[in-house]
Amino acid sequence: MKYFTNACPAPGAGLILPRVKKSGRIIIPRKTIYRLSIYLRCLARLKENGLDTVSSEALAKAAGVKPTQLRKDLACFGTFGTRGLGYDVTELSSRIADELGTSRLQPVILVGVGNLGLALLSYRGFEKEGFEIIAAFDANPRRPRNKQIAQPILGMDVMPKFIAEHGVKMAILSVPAPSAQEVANHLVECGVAGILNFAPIVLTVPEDVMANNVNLAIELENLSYFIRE
Amino acid sequence: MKYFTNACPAPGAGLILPRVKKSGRIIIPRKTIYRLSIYLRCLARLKENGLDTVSSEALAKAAGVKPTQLRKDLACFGTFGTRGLGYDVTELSSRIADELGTSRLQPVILVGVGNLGLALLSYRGFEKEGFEIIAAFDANPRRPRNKQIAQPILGMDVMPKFIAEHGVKMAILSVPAPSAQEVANHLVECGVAGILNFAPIVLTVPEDVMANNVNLAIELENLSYFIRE
DNA sequence: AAGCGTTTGTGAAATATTTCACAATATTTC
DNA sequence: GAAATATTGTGAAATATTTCACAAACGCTT
Repeated sequence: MKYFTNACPAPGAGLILPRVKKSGRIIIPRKTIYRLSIYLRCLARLKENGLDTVSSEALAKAAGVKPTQLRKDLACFGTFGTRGLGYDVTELSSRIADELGTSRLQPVILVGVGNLGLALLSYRGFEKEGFEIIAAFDANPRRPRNKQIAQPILGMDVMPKFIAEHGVKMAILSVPAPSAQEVANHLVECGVAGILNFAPIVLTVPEDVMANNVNLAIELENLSYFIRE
Repeated sequence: MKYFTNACPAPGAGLILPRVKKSGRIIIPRKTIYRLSIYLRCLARLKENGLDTVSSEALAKAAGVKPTQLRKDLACFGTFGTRGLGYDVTELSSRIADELGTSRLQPVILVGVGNLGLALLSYRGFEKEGFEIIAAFDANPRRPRNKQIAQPILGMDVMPKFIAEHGVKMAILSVPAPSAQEVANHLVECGVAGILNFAPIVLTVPEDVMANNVNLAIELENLSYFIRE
């Protein structure tokens, strides 16, 4: 049986991989964390289809990896399978969700309400995944006409207060490249610990802050390399 | 000097890494390809700032990697530096662009004009990176009110003809998850060789087709893991 | 044109990740 | 309840990637 697929995760996930250092906890490789998210989504689909248990072979196939890799990934934080049978779908889901820290709803803010920022605001895909964009900020906070945006769009000046009051730990950064580093610094000062960066620059952040980059142009460029004949 | 940064590339980039098999050409690791894209963007910024030459140390710092890694990456496809001086910014840019296949403009189509698809259509960031979304397709191709979309929005039925006529090799897939695999199959049949998939499922595609995934929820989930205290 | 200071390019070492192979252990069948 | 079947968990091997260390090569200065 072949498990090969050309599918690969989103763009940035493989570039710079600082070691995962969690004081007192077992180190889980960065790539494993990404795969855990994928397993979680596959498990959700299996549950919808009424399956109670799943083997590593079946789940691995759904996730596009090899069964041994799946088992090694899970071994990083416990053993929950039943030999001869497989994994309990519900139990495995909740253990992975616990491990990822997504078992509770995370408030997220968005900074930079331009073209892309606006699109992300109106995108409803986050909610059912445990995240909610609760507000947006922009240097020029005018509400766009003709758009059904549920979230308030606020000025940058009220951002520190808002972050503190709502305990915001994660931000989506969709400002233009030239101001991205400056805004990121501002976010870090306010206590934000995770930044999802859409600006096409390499952010420099303190060691205890995590910045993930999503760069659509780089994704396309990557494709264009592989499709050359 | 420290080069450490928590910045990392977009989500999917590191999960499943099939070996790069290019008949007759030297194998370049997938991660190297991603970094080449980053170097290219850093070089563009350096050129804007009027620099003619750059050392591996300076460029690596800008890209958030170590100098040795940058040199090893470049060594995959030639030697262009001048010892004691560094690299010629313009020459290195064009060599990398050649290698990535972005020296010429690539026509791209978008399939699935929902919330996210619409956002990507109105996003102007691709053009200056060598890509142009020349048309969009949707099962229900109505033109959105109140939106300045330059591209035609066409029905799925005319897609095969369009792809053939315009020599389209790359597609952005932003349809809902349940229909993503089916549409992907359709694209592959039409001759599309590279798919940038925004649907939250693992696409199965033939070996000679490349599918890169961008999953914003997974990116957020990844952040949430690292910011747990 | 010789010497000095810099910076590349690269073999080798170190590290990380994936895959293999199989023992251990459960379920199912008869 | 014993045998057959299935599937996990994991040490070890294989593979891949990153980093080191340094020789080679160039520009610049005098």
